[in-house]
Formats: sequence, structure tokens, C-alpha cells
Amino acid sequence: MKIETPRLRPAPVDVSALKTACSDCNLREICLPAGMSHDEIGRLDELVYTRIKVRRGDALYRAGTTFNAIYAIRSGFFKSRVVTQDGREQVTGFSMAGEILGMDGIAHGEHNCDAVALEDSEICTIPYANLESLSHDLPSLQHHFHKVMSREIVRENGVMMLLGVMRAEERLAAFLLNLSQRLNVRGYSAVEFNLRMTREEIGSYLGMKLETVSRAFSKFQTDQIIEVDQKHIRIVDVAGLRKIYAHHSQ
Amino acid sequence: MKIETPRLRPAPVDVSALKTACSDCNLREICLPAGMSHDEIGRLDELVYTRIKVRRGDALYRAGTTFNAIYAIRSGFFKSRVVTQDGREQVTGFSMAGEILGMDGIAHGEHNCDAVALEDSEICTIPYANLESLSHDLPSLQHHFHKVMSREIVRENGVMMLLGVMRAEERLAAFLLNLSQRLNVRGYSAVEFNLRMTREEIGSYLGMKLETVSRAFSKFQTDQIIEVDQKHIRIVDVAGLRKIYAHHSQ
DNA sequence: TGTTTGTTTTGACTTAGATCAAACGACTCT
DNA sequence: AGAGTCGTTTGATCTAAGTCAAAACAAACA
Repeated sequence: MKIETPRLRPAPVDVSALKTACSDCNLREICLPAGMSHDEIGRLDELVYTRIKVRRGDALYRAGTTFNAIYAIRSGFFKSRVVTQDGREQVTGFSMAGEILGMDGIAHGEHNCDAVALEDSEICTIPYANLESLSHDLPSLQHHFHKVMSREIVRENGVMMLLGVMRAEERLAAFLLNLSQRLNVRGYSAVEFNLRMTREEIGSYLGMKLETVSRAFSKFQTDQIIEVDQKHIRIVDVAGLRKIYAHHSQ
Repeated sequence: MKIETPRLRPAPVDVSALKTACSDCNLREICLPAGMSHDEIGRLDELVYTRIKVRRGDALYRAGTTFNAIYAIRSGFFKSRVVTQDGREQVTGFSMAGEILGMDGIAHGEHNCDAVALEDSEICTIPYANLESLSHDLPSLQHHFHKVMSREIVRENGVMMLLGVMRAEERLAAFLLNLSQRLNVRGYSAVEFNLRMTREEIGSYLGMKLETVSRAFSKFQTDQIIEVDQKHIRIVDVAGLRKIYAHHSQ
């Protein structure tokens, strides 16, 4: 597959004029401030003072670029990917509102992967230096940031399981259930949603070819487990989907 | 495959009487204290006051058990694994001296995987509460701990790449090169070493069956790239190995 | 020292998913 | 509205790796 070339567009637009504030963001329960007290979240507002827009297809950051901030997705949808010298990509994750991007950059001071917007998105920039210093004053921020990183480690453990031991249909079932659950947490329907990524991107994430993804979708539809119309998905039989997923028994 | 049942052995032995001290540990350059000043490392000694032994085959911790500390490997060798309900395992990593285990537990307060010793090992226990509070006084500890977690995220990105896009022989080449490099950092030969894990464990890590691992080893031997005698490996042609690895080009 | 148990190797055969190919539907751009 | 591009579906065929089986080794045990 070919990786899209960077588009000739101005750098991400700074929209910080629209003052950002964690304290009145409706994502505060699932984003970085999760679990912090009202007063503590007030302090967080010092931290996040830039909000940028990233247009569909553009990268928030790219592998090899200097790391200096982590990013909270205010709205939109992203894929993270590593690209080999020869241009093949492995999608390492999909991220949605309230989730944190860029933590891979702390290790070596530069990003390890690309984060590409799959739809027009808004991003809260959290300068890493500020995060570190504010973590001093706010133990709960420190703790929660550790949790966020740890959760990423656990998530990746799950993906390794997926790629290492599961079969194609089990992987796709796991993927759909995960997506459904995360959308549900955000107040969207757990059974009906639009995919933001192509079959090829799903395949890259799940370690299978786009044709195999397509065939698995068709199979699920034939078996009346889901209804698929292009990017639109309706889960008809959640239990059935769970059974396929759990069936990485034998 | 069958997971070994826990052995009837006493809990890990506390050998803290042999006072542990980061400041005169020869692993301090590659372990948690890496990059910290002499004075700072002195303060670290408060942190690590228990050293335990874990015997080969025993678990340092298991998935589901309460998280309250992270662990630095003082000596020995570990595998981390997630196990499914039905008893199949996915090895998520191999860890050696100077590396940190247990960070997966921060996310939900309990461990997400098992850490099993593949040889008799010694472990420095770092109570997480202490780490958090000492991170206050020592910004460089905080920073370095973030780095360690981020590095784990980056490592797992690499494994996803491995499992997602590479072929069997490329995976094994990547595995051997990685092992070689890490042993080398620790002062061991980069070209001659003993594997601590079985073919099945390698296979689980690399997402392939033990027979396929064995065949790939035999192939490498026939091609004069390595010499294999059971667990003993000698890399004869590093360049050749790199070429196989890099050849996830086409 | 011989027996048992676990690990590795190798061969023969099978299969899930990849590859190749073609057609179709949906968007974008002018 | 028409041309071109991109994404998706489906079929036919191929192949890398899985499965099954057996033998050779090595380590542990009694």
C-alpha cells in the first residue's frame, strides 16, 4: 500500500482564542482530568492553553519529529501508525475524543509513530514540561498520568494477544466490540455507528488484508450478527459477536 | 498448550538483609536510576529496600493480583504473558537485568499479566507509593520513570509491527537481533549466548508455532547465518541476519 | 543407571488467509 | 453531468504456516 504524501496545507490552525478549559469540558470525566477534584481541574486549565485543529488526512505529529507535548483529543478521530522504510504501514491504534496521544515520544525525545486525523479534529496541546512541573503540585495529576500510560501498555498487550493468537473473525469481533464499548462510554450508541477508517486501515491494525476484513464483514452479515452498509455498522446480535470473540478458545 | 500449575513452594524469599543500594549497583546505568546524578541516586536508596529471589518457574506476580510495586530485575530473566480463560498464553515480552516489570498494574490497580522467572532471579521491589512521593522531590526520577513507561509503549509498538506485517523468518531475525543488542549493552557477547526460553515461548512471543520457530532456526543454520545447538546460539553472519530482518521490504 | 518427562527436530499433509483479478459503488473535481 | 479516483466486494487460485505424527535428545528423578 502507498502512504499518502503530506498535503500542501498551512500548519495546524491555532484556535486557542476560543479559551480552552478542562473545567468546563464535557470530556473531563474520561480525559486526563478523570478522577481529579474540582479544584485540581481548575489548576489544569493552566496546563492546556492551546487548542489546534487538524484536518482530515493531516498528521498531528510524525515519527522522527521532536517531542514536546502530549495531546488530548477534544473531538475527532485518529489513527496511529508506524511506517517501515519501504512504506508499509502498521496501524498501532485508533483514538477518539478524550484519549491521549503522543506518549510514545517521551522515550527518546522524538515521536515513534505518526498520528493522522481520520476526520477533522480538535486537539488540546499539553506541553510536556508543564505537565511535569504541574505534576509536582498535583499528585493526583501525576498519578492519573501514570494510569493513562499504563492503560496504553495494557491496551497494547491486548493487541499483541489479538495479533498473536486470534483468528481473523475473532479479531474483527474484538475490534467491533472494543469500538462499540468506547463509543458507548462517550454517549453514543453501542450498536450503531459509522466507521471512520477504511477496510485497509482496519486490516493493518488487525494484521490481515483488506479483502479478509471485507469477507469477515460479509460473513457476519450473512450470519445476521451485524448489518454492514459501507462504513455504517449496526450490531444486531451482540451476544453472537461476543461468542465469536470469546471463541478464541479452540 | 498447557500452562504450568503454580508450584507448591514458599512465597518469594526476602533477602533484604543483604542491603540493597542503587548507588553501588552495577546496573544503575541501565536501570531506573539511568541518567540521574550521584546525589539523586543516593536518595533512590530509600526507595528500594527489599530484594527478593524468584525461583525459576515461579511468578513474580500474576494477572489479577493487587498492584502495589514495580520491580527492577537485579539478575535473572523473565517472561511476561497474558493467559486466556481457556489457558492459551501470549508471551508479551522477555525481560532481563536492569529492566522494569509491573508497570501494567498501574492502570487498574491489579496486574494485567503474569511475570514468570525463566531462571532463578533477584528482584528489587519498588513500592509504587514511594516511587510517587519520591518523584516529587526528584524531578529527574519522575522524568526517567516516564521514559521507562514510554519505552515500553514504543517496544510494544515494535512488537505490533512484528506480528502485524513481518513473516516468520523476519520475526525470528528481529528477535535474535534484539536479544543480541540487549545482551551486548549488559556486557555480554552480542554473537554468542544461551536462550533462556523454549521454542514454544519464542513462538508465542512471535505469533508462530514452535515447529515454525524450529524450522526457521534450522534454515538459518543451513544458510550459515547462525549456529544452533539446542539453547545455545552463535550468530555467524550478523549482516545476513540484518538483511533478513530488513527484508520485510517486499 | 535406567525410566520418565519435556523439548526439539523433521517429515507429510492441510488450511486460513494472502494474492491476483475483475467489477461495482461512492465521492471529488471540473 | 461526466471523468477519474478511491474504496469495497467477491471469486479463483496459491502459499506460508499450521497441524499431526514420530523420532531423537536432553534433563530430571527415583
